[in-house]
Amino acid sequence: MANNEDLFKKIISHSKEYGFVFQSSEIYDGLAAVYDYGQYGVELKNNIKDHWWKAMVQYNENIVGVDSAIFMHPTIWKASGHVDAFNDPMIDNKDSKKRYRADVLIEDHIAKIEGKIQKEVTKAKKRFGETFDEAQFLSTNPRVLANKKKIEGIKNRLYPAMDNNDLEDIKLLIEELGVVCPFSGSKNWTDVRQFNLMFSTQMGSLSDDSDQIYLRPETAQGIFVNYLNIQKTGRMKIPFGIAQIGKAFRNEIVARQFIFRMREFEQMEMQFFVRPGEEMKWYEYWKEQRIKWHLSLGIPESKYRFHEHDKLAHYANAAADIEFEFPIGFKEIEGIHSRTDFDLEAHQKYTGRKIQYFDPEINKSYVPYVVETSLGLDRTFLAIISYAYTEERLEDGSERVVMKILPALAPIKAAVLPLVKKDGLPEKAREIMDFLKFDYLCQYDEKDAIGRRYRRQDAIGTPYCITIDHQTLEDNTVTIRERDSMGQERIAIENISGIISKKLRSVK
RNA sequence: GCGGAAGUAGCUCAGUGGUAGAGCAUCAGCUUCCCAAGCUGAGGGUCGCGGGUUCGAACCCCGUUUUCCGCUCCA
Repeated sequence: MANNEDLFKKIISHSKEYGFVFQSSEIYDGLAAVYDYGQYGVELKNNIKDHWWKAMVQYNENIVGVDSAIFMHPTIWKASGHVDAFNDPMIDNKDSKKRYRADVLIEDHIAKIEGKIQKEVTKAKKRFGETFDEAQFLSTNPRVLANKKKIEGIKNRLYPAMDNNDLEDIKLLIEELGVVCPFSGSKNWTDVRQFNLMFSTQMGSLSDDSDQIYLRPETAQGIFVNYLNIQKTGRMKIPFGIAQIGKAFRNEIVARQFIFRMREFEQMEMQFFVRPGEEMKWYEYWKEQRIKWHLSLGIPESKYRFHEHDKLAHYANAAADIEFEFPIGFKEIEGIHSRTDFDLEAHQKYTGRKIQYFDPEINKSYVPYVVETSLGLDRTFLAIISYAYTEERLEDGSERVVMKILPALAPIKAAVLPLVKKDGLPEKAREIMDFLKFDYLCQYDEKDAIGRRYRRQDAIGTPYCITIDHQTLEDNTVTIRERDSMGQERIAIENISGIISKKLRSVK
């Protein structure tokens, strides 16, 4: 475990040192849980996106893409359940360090008082036996009435306070009631705080409540609200899917572990619309398809596992995660959820518009069911660099750090290196660079000994190095050096591009 | 969010009250060598930030911010 923590730190250092990932706003001391992608990071990230987009949109005739805006109508987040389900007042007990929903603490207190009333009833029942009239007892017994009044009073404070977001009064109420922490038994509470995981901002010049809009906490809703547009204009027939890559924002209470959990992150999502009743078939289908995609990244199966959810989110009737074994352990990288008709049904209700599909095969209209695949791009990035980071001891006793990134995903595909910086070798190398750069992202380097230049390319995961030597000037051949094996082959200049193309494809 | 630890050059770190350092990396030149660590030279740091104590603070104190670890939370 200590070793793995160490490895994780090394990966973070390497990411920074070689221009993959930087802390956001670093020269201003940084911004918590926000990161920037550097010159090589952005290439790798773009390659991952491209690889996913092809696998989803290009290779599946019934999946199309969309790019929806980050700003969306605020009511969408009411319909999706994000406003209500994740807008709770929280309070911490300073002694036990436990966090509670403040309203639940008060509700529990009410339940306690109700328990007292129930006790009185049980006692009275014993005393009066057959002749006991419960309704009369409840409406006349002074102790019961006092407790009822107490409950009434609490509710009259709690509910308006909840509605008005009056956090101070909720805190006051907890103090006045003498609510204690079930763990520590203490009344040492923090202030009540609202943890809404959605970021909000104002649209328009007036900043009253009606103008408040949110930064989307997931990209999925951008797909759902475009369902009708795309289904109609794309003449899509069920089953079909809509894919999207885009940023999402969550104001995480605890956001940590490098780019694993960020406040601003990127999702690659596909919502697949199916006939109700067939969702489990497609759920299984997409689980299989998605794990295949992960394996196509050149990472072995042992690094992945499925985790089926027991506790389902408010919208799902089946859900599984694909987990990857990061240096920090197995963690979720992708979710495959059967979302039922929850989202489309909700948008139908909130907009009053019919969001349905007429299925000519069964001659029926219905709200489609949805199977979602939702992949974290940043987590995929982290998985790839975690797996790729390799420290090797070579035969001569020296060490090298190699990023064994799948060549198709590597930031730089080839480096063009003149063996020495004289005898016309740089000029020849420039010539090669000038045509190769139209086919791939290449890098030219003539500084330092050839071995050192190879190591530099290893550190950023460049799969191929083209070396121009004295023989090149005689017969127009170069050597191509492969990153992982360090083996070299002599090939003709005119074949370089074709050979690299072939290599990039063959290892996919 | 709570508790603990840390923040000095791009990286890894030394320096514990008295003129900011090393190795590696970077850049220029020499060397021309197919797998780092040859030679010469150069650049780069308001010691995370702010305040305080002191004749004097990288060092002591307070606050703050960022990172890491544990707890907590996670659509």
